[in-house]
Amino acid sequence: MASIKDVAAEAGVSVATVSRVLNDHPSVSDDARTRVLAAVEALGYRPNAVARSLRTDQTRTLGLVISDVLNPYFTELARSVEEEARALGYSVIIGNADERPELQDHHVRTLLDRRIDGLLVSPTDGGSPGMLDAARAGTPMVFVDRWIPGLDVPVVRADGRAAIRDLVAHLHGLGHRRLAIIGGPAATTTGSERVAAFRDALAEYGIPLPDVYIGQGDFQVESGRRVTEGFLDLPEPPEVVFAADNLMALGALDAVRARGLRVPEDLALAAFDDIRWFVHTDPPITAIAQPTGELGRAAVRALVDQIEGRPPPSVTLPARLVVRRSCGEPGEPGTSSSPVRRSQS
Amino acid sequence: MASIKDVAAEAGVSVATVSRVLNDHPSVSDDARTRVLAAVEALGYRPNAVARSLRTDQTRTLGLVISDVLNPYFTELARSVEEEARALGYSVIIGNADERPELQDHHVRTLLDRRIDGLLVSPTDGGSPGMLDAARAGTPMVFVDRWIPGLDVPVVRADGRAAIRDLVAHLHGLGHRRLAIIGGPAATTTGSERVAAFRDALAEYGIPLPDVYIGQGDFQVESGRRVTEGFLDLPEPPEVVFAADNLMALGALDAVRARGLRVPEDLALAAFDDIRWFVHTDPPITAIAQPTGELGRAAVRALVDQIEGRPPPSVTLPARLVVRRSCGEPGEPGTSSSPVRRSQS
DNA sequence: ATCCTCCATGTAATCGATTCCACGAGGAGG
DNA sequence: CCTCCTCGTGGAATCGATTACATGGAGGAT
Repeated sequence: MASIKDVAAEAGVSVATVSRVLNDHPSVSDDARTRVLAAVEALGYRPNAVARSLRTDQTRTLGLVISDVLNPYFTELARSVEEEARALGYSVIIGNADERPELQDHHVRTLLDRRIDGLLVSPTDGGSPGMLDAARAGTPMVFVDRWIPGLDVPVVRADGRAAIRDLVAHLHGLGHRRLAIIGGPAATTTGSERVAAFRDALAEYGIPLPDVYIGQGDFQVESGRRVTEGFLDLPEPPEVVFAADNLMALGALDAVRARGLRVPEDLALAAFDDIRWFVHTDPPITAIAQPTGELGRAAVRALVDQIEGRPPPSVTLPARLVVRRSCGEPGEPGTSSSPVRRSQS
Repeated sequence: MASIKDVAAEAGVSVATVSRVLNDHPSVSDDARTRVLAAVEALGYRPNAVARSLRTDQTRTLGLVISDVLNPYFTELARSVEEEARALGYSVIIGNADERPELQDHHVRTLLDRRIDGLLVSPTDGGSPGMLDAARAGTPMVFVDRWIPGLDVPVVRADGRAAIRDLVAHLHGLGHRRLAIIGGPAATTTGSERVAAFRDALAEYGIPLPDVYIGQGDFQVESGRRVTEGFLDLPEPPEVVFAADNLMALGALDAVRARGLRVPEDLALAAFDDIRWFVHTDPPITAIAQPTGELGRAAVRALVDQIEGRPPPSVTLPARLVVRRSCGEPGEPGTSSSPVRRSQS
């Protein structure tokens, strides 16, 4: 592969001049410029990004460490991150942690070894050693979606509290009184926060959230299934299950179907994270939608601000409730096909 | 950030010795080794991958250019690729082409500039200039899923022909005679091949595939919807629609629902590419499953073979039919709720 | 005791860029 | 006509690693 030396030889100038042309430095004669450009064309020369990075100490690359690529929420996030980064002249390298702390650490370390300019993380656990070191060492870093309390790192996320209040209002309006939640891992902020917000919202209606109605999931389909089965086995099962992410909601749906029960008649269902597939399930699932694309873009902007020496903002965007049919129909008494359960509340 | 020089100084040896310890070269005294290791530990030293790559002319990085990250098929592929690559000591950089040739070209170019060791591509179009150049220049390269005919590049893919024959047999057995297909872009191999295989399979039953039953999609949800609406508007609409990818199948499902029709009673539906969500739709969708994970792993192995100088194999794995309920029930006359259409065949 | 071999180590070149510094030519001003 | 500036250019250092080659000392064979 042709190097800058070959171009210099071909154009009959020094490597310094070639470099100047390539970085359009002002003091280059038109004559030299055209000869260099011709040589570049003739040789099909492309600058070696590795060499350039070594010299300039910047890679124009961002690292993105997400918790689970198979989760549509994160792939959408990844897409918007790449898009915005590209617009700002950066590339993105994605690391998939698969919700496993040691894999997260592997990726953080690998990315740092490659001397990425900045790191975008949605931390899987309470903070792996590698990540904490990086944060303390001053590596430009921004948390997206989830974060680690106590670190001086900007956070870009959605605030779901208002939307959760709306959801509870919606559920209460439909007559539901026994509400359960499938939470995420306690080590993640999104895992614990959503449960707290749900409890607070219920409290406003004087509805308690007993421990048996708090399921412990791990943001994966299987855990949603398992927890829901537990709920259904309860002497007094809940009327509604609210899953703290979309995959667990699908697991819940599956568990309900497996018993030959129906949503929403036998058990209503709602989810955090709206994804396009929820429109196509039966019934369409009521969900809380995050402004995922905007989140990704804001995170990139914050990170690039930090990299380029501007003060990076923390950003919190509102999530919003999207009502579909999985909790019952608003107009009619809705859950009319199972009047027994409903009437007792 | 500490460099190898700092480590050398701290340990009281030369940089050469440090490098030898790090690459566990045999001739280093135990004494020197322990001192170096201690210094590495004390300084939190991590080798600079950029500098190493420049010197060794290898990055131990693979590029993966896929057509659409939002398509679950490709995210699953990406996951298995990263997994296998990691096992073999390589990292992966993903480029999302979003089914746009110019974006594909951008990513190929960027990846090549970074001097990745090899390229895994699922080409969006007939081959962008950058990719063709790379292939001809001898960059280690492997095509996954889709490929470009006429290039001497190994291809790792699934052969769906047998599965499509099974599907047609299944449909024929259920009494369906008017079968339509939503194909992908003609520029992609998977776009045209699946249509051809479908036509061949139909021919075995003496069933023609008229042009009006061949829809032109682009592997996106919206095109599935559009084409299906066209089918439904036909004077004699098909009894079955076979979508050449999962997103178009969802679009089709959507179009059917929007008219208040039912699957499979009013229109049966099948898809190429099985994804986990198909189990959760109503009805669960009959699909042709590719061995996606195995495909990704085989592709990585072929690419690494090529990189490390071994002859890379082309691999073709069989796809298989997964029967669910979207085409009617096997046991009963199945589509009994619309006996009219069925009886006329 | 002498010589050869082998091992541990250091010196320095190298990868492909960027960039500081020096230098010569040419124009402007005195 | 001399001086000073500006401009275009090239030489060479540099980034952080790897590695060929040189060197010196220890130990074994004769």
